[in-house]
Amino acid sequence: MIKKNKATIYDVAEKAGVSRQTVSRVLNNRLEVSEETRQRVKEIMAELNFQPNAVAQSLSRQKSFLFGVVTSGLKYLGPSRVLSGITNKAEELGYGLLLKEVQNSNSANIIPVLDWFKAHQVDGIIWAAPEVEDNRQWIKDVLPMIDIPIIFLTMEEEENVTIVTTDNFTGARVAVNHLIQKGRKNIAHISGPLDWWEARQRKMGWESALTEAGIHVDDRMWTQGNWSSKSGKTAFLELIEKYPEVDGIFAGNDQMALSILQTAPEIGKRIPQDLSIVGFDGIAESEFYIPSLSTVYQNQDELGRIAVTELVSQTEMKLKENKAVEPKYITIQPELIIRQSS
Amino acid sequence: MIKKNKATIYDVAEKAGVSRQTVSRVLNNRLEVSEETRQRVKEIMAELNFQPNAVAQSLSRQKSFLFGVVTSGLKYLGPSRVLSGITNKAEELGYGLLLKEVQNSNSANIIPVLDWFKAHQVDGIIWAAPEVEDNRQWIKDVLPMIDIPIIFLTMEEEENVTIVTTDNFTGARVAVNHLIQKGRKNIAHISGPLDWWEARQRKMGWESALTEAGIHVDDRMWTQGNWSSKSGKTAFLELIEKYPEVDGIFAGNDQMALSILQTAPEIGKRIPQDLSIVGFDGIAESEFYIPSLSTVYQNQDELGRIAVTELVSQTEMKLKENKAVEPKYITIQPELIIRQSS
DNA sequence: GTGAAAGCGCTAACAC
DNA sequence: GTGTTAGCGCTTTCAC
Repeated sequence: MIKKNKATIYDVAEKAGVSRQTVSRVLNNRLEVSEETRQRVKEIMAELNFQPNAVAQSLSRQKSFLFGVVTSGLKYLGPSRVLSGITNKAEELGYGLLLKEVQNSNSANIIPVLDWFKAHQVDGIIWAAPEVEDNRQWIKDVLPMIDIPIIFLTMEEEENVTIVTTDNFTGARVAVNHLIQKGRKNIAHISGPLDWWEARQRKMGWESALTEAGIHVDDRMWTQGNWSSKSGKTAFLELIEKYPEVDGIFAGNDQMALSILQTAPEIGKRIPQDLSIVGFDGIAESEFYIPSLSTVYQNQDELGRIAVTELVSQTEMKLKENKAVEPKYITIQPELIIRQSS
Repeated sequence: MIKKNKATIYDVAEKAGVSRQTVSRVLNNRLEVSEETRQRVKEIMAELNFQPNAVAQSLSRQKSFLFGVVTSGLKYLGPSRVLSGITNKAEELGYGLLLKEVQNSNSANIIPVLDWFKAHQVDGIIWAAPEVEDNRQWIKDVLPMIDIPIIFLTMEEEENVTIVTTDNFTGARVAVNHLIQKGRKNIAHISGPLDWWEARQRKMGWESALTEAGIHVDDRMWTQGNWSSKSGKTAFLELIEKYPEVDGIFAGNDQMALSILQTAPEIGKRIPQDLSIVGFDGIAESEFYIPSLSTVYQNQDELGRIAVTELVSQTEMKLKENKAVEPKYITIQPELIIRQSS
């Protein structure tokens, strides 16, 4: 229960006629307390509405049961789904979360975030901000200097670093192969911003699938958006201009695919007859687009949950055996959902 | 900079040949330190990569510069936009965030969350989980017992409680009046789940506007969804069944509106000729639906930002003058965006 | 201007 | 089983 005037372990000890240590033992469910004493202390605790002070515990234990989470672009669907998975799994496993959102992750604004987490004694860090630009560099620079376990999400494999990510490359290949199977001959791509690793992976998957099918890839066949529907529209119009024979598009995400569905009929292209579309992400709404959108579903909730599970095992490993866990590269396979747009 | 072996205030003091107090003074930018000493201490700090331990500071100061944030349904767009506003403004004002996501907020799982926040010495709490069911009751029960400032989001006005919310009622009225002006005679509503306060407000706004226009409202004229597109489709089909003469729909949110846009043509209703649609929320994608969706835009980012601003002012008020701020009911007006669907 | 002492609330290590 | 003694790292009196 919540109370204004906070009782401390000291008050409980005094009222129960035991030492503070004994109270602490009861608090931590240690065995070496007689059942009788334990009961009495517990009663007094209830009576005084005693609540242990977590800050004092953290300081004393040198362990906070808190993880730091770095996110970015929370106003978009993807990052928040990941965060949702993180919050749920962390709750399950008894950890709290300290949250920071960063705008863009260049080394300059990363250091303060890590320092802040460290000052707050977090037991581990989940880096859930996407890899953009020079991410790689700071990892190499900074990581060796920090002694807190970190898990990275959505990032290229890297030595000595644990990473959890969707397999964007394979996901893209599956999408494009599907279009090929549907008999499409001129399959274009509208990529996300290419300073994002995910965007690059999906583009590479598209290229890979085409090349494998003996189709030559050149720069007429793709344009770049910034994930938003608005940018998708612009990118689509640009694409049509320079690659008019296009009859299939693999879009970097569902939002950009959406604007293709809207714009194509306006310029006389029927979907899927004249133009087949496949998106990426598998957001819930994509089923209700017109026509319903084929897409590559990635389970971002699961991504977050795995990250937490992994982090917990790393922190406990570190605590118990005082040895680091060997880093892992964990990959989740996305899943093609075929609907009317292809 | 991040370093493994953490230097303490004690190490700095020793190396600088001063007392720990003096180091603490430099740390807190107190004036009563000679410029010379200050410089020397600062140099040593840099040299040792000294980073103050925030946990120790919190314990000692009895102030953490941390806010607790309770959210719900993070995997949906609305809550994460609000959270985004919160993170950004908190960062700006120098506060960190402790995040908890709750599934549903009945008294049973609320108390532990509040207790947890309190144990962690948060300076204030933002309750960003929507009002569902018996929310009201626990507020009355629990609030008087807690001495930490709390701001609630999206909730009915309540004595002695500070609340920040979109004016859902007025927003709904504006939407429905727009449909009336467009000459629609049979304006229906697909509501969100009515245990949500927001859903009730929007439904009441719809009723109010119709009643004011002299149109009788009865139960044939509305059905209920659960915010998802899928539920919107079901609710729409049900509505068409019992209210076939419908020629305008105000949907409880954009996702549910989306599935109407998809389903209506399938049953021979053209939009907007036979059926005008207005949604609620104004999500970015709604502009790219087919046809583009008229909607009531609410600025959820701003909602979060205001909540933080308000909370900071309350905590500082409490600290300095030791008197509570008078509670406010802050309302943000949403904005009608007219597009092709109406 | 600077330092010594006490304390924030709790836990770990060692006694008995 | 239980208590004593030291801290965890920092800030806040109150001296000087």
